[in-house]
Amino acid sequence: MENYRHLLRDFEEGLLAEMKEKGRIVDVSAGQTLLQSGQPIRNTMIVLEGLVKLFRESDEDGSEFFMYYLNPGDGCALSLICDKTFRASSVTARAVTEAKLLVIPLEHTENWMRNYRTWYHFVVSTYRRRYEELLETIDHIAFQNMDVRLEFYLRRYSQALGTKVIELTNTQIAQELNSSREVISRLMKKLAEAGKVRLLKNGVELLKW
Amino acid sequence: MENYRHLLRDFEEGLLAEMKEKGRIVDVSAGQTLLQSGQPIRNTMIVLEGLVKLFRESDEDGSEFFMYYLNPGDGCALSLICDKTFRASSVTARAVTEAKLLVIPLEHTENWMRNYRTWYHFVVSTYRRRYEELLETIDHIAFQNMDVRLEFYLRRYSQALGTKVIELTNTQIAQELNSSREVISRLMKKLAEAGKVRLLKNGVELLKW
DNA sequence: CTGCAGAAGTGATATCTGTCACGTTGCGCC
DNA sequence: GGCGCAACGTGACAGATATCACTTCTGCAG
Repeated sequence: MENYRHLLRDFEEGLLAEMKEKGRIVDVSAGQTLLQSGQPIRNTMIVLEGLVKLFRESDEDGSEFFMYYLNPGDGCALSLICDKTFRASSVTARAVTEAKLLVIPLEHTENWMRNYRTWYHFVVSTYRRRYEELLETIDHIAFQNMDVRLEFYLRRYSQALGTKVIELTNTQIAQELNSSREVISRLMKKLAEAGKVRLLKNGVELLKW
Repeated sequence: MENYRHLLRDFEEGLLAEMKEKGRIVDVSAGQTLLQSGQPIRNTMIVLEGLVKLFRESDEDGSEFFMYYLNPGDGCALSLICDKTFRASSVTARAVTEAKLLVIPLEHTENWMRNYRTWYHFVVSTYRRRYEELLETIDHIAFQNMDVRLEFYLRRYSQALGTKVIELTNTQIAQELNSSREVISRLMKKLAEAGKVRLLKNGVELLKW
């Protein structure tokens, strides 16, 4: 855990010691599901390395809907606040890249909430940020057309991964936006014609974003 | 505040005393705006009587988007967690009916969070519930057509107000669903033909819901 | 009564996007 | 090389809904 002090720098010493004692570090490979929709939550987690995405799954068909990313240093809002009730999760978390997580059993976190001011602030600010992000997502679905949403999605992905090259198939993108491959294909063409992206094999490169 | 003990029954004695000391009861009239999008938050509030609705406003045009209701006993998630940073609010709260609120300055709530286990639980469960509700809203916008969304909206309104008669114009409903009056009008007609509602002057009555 | 305003009903039309059908491209593998 | 497969491109079409134009209804003020 010593390698990640910079990510955890806002936590006080006593809390860091407890984290080290009670938590464990887990390595996951790209594509692995960390939190399954409908499964109970027994742990919370903080991302140390890699990228994790959260998405909502539709009840009926298998279609999913992208919510937001967790970068190193980010905690999972839902599980942070899940508390000892071990409520079933309504979202799915999946590792986008290979990732390293600090996993902490939930029975400790309520005490931390009272005993460590820095933990309290972490939980509050995490929740608040995710809440805002959900609101932003709602804005987009409710008010924007697919072209705007696609650009927003690409920008967010690029920022989360810190790369201009996005290696996703149109099919994958379509799933996350709850659209269809053909629509994404056409919109990508428009973006390319506008000089905003360059189409690659199995991906796109963002130009001057 | 004595009249509202049943709403606050989950709070411990010491906390109730502090609430009485630090908070104040505010009466608002129907239609009054309690929390303006973009304004800083200095207080949190718990609804004691009446109904308050929260909605998101689009940046560009004035269109709004309904999020959820606060019933008596409910707290405002956003302001609960807003904490001493006094962050600007991204949503607007408005009294639907005449209402009575317990307003509490935010400088006290962080201490309560540590000192009163029942307050902690209140905040956590409030936040969690609202988060789930936002997710449900996303589901509806993303996956459902307007007819399903209208039925869902009517059901929620009816439950929140505890009445089968909904006194809203089609124009108002259209705004909250980010649709248009004509579309709501046509869908209402369908609902009426299906025997699910009875159309009234300036409203509808839900039949056997 | 008359006229007006707010609300609602309705047909025509446009746009966005989802879906279907089919063809193309690129790449690995036998 | 030839085959198969996955991704992609594209035209045609359909459905949902936003928008426009116009009418109708109802209650109210003058």
